[in-house]
Amino acid sequence: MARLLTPRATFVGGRSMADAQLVELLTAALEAARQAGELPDCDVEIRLEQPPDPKMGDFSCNIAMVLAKPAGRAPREVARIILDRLPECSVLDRVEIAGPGFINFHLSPTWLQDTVREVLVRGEQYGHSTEGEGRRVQIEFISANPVGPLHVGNARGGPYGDALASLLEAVGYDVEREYLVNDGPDNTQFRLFGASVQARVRELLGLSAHMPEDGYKGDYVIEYARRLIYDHGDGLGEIAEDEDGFYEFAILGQELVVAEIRETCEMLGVEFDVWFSERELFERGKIDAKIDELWGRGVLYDKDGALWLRTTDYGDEEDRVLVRQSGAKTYLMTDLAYADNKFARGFEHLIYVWGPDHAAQVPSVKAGMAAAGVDPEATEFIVHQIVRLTEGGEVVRMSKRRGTIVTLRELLEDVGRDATRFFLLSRSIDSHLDFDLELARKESDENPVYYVQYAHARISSILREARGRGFATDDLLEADLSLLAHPDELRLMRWMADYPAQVADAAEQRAPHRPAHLSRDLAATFHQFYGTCRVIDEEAPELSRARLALVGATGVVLRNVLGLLGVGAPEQM
RNA sequence: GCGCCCGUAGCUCAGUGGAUAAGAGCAACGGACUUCGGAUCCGUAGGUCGGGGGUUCGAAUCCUCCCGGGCGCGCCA
Repeated sequence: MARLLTPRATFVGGRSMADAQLVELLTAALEAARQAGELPDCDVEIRLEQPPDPKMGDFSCNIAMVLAKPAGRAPREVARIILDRLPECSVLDRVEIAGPGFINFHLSPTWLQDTVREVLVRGEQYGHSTEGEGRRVQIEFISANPVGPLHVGNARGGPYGDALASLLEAVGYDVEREYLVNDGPDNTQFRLFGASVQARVRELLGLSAHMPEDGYKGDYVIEYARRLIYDHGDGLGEIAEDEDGFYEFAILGQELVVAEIRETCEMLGVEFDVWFSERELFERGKIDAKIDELWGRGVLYDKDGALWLRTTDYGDEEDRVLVRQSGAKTYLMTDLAYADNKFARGFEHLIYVWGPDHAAQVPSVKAGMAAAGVDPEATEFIVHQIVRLTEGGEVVRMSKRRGTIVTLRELLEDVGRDATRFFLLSRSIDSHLDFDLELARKESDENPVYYVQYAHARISSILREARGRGFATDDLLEADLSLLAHPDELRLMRWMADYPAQVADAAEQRAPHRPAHLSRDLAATFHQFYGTCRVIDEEAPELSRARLALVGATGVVLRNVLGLLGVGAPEQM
C-alpha cells in the first residue's frame, strides 16, 4: 500500500501541544548527542505513546531501544545519554528510564488542563491537523454496476469509503468522493441488463420477449419495466431487439437504477461529490486517445484479433486484453483512461475501494497502470472482505424469495443509519464481518452504538440540567481547570490529549474501525468519570464549573469522533 | 492448482516489533441508586494468541512450513 503520509516525527498538527513539545525536546537532545559523538547520525522516527499504566507517566518514548543497535550500546545506556542532553522545560515534572529502555515523561498537571482549554477553543477542529497540506486525494467507492439496487454485499464499501474520506480530511487532505457509474457501451453486464429490461417491457406489452439465459431475472427489473412504460409509453415496443436496442434500454433502466442508488446512499448518509459516467469517456474519445498513447509507449500488440497490453513486463502473471475480438473494450481499458481523467482533474493520489470480488484484478490494474506510466505510489487499492448477516447466531441467507434482507435499503430500513454505519465500520476492513441484525436492532446496553450515543445524550443532559440550576455553560473557558485532579478526571483529560494522534494514526492506516473503537472507549471513560465525580454541586460552584468544562470538552470530542464515522450524536434519546 | 484475507476468552472482535500485565464488548456470576439520564458503574471468572521452526536484546505482530476457514481466479464487471 502506498504511503501517503509522512512519518509522524515531521508532523506537529496531529499532536496535542504537549506531545509536540516533547518531540522538540527529544529532537534537540538527539542532535546534541550526535554532535558530541555519543550517538550515530541516522534517521529515526520519534514516536510518543501512552504507557499502559498512568503511573508510568503521561508519555513514553521507545527511541532509545530503536537506537540501541545503530549506536552499539544497551538501550538503557542510550536512554541515559538522551536524558542527559534533554533541555530543561517547565512542562516536565520528571523524566525516567523504565523497563527495557523506555523514556517516560511525567508532565505537570497543567498540560492536561490545557488540553481541556484547547478542545473547547478548537471545537469541531480538535483532533484535526494540517499534515495533508491540502493535497488533493480522490476516493472512489461502491461504484456498483448500475444494474440493480445496492446489495448488502456492496454495503461495506460505502461507510468505509466515506469514513476514510472524513479521516483524510481531518488530517488536512482535500478529498473528493466519487462514484463511477459503469454505463459504458462496451460493458457486457450493462448490456445484459438492458436486454433483460427490454424483455420485461415486451412481456408487459404483450409482445414476444427474449430474456437472456444469464440475464437479470429479479423482480425489481419488472418494476423498472413498469416505470419505463409509464414514463415513455408503448413506443418502447418498437425498439429493435439488437445490440443497439439493448444499450438503449440499459441507458433507460440505468436512470432508474442510479436514482435508486443515490437515494440509498442518501439514507446511508454518504454524499458523493461526483457521479462519473463511464459513457462520457467513450463519447469524448478518451478511450481511443488512450489506445494511441499506449501504442506510442510500445506496450501494445495484436494477437488473435484482440489488442493486448504487456502487463507481464510490469509484474502481472499474464498479458491482458484491452480490446476484445469483438472490438469491445475491457474494464482494464476503461480503467486506464479513467485514471488519466482523474489525474487530469488534479488529483495527486487515487484511492480505490473495491469489493472482494475485485481482489483478483488488482495486480493487473496495477501492472496496467505501470505500463501506462502511472506512478505506482499515486494509486492505492483497498479491498474489503465480505459481510454476512446473522441473527441469533445463525447466518441469514440473503434471499428475495425467502423474504430475507437482500438490499442495503432494506438493511437501513430495518436497523437505521447509525447502527448500519457503526456496525459496518467497527471491524477491520481486512476481516470478514458478521453483522448481527438482532443486536443492531436492540435499543439497549448490549448495542454499542446506543452505548456511545447514550454518553453524548447524558453529556447534553448534564449541561441542560446545569443551566436549569443557574450555571452558565457558555463561559466554560473561564473555569478554574486546576481544580480537575481526580484520577478519573485526569484519565479523561489524558484520553482527549491523545485523541489527535489517534486520528492521525487511523488516517495513516486507512482504518476507520479505529474511531469506532475510540468512540466506545471515550464513552466508557466518561461514564466512569460520571460515576465517581459529581458534576453539578451547588455547594461547590467552582469545582462544578471546572467539571462542566470537562464535560463540555468530552462532548466536543465525542461529537468529533462520531462525526468521523458519520454516526449521529443525539442531544437526547 | 494458484492468489488474497482470516485463525486471539463460550460468542463477536481490538491489538502500529516492546513494559514482571495479551485487551474490549456480549454472554455468566456477585455487587452499587433519597441527588446531575441505571440505556450507567464497580468487581469475579474466563487464554497452549491454530501448530512447528526461524529472525530479534524482545514476536500475537516479521519470515517459513503445516493445519483449519472464507473469498476470488473470463477477450464479464
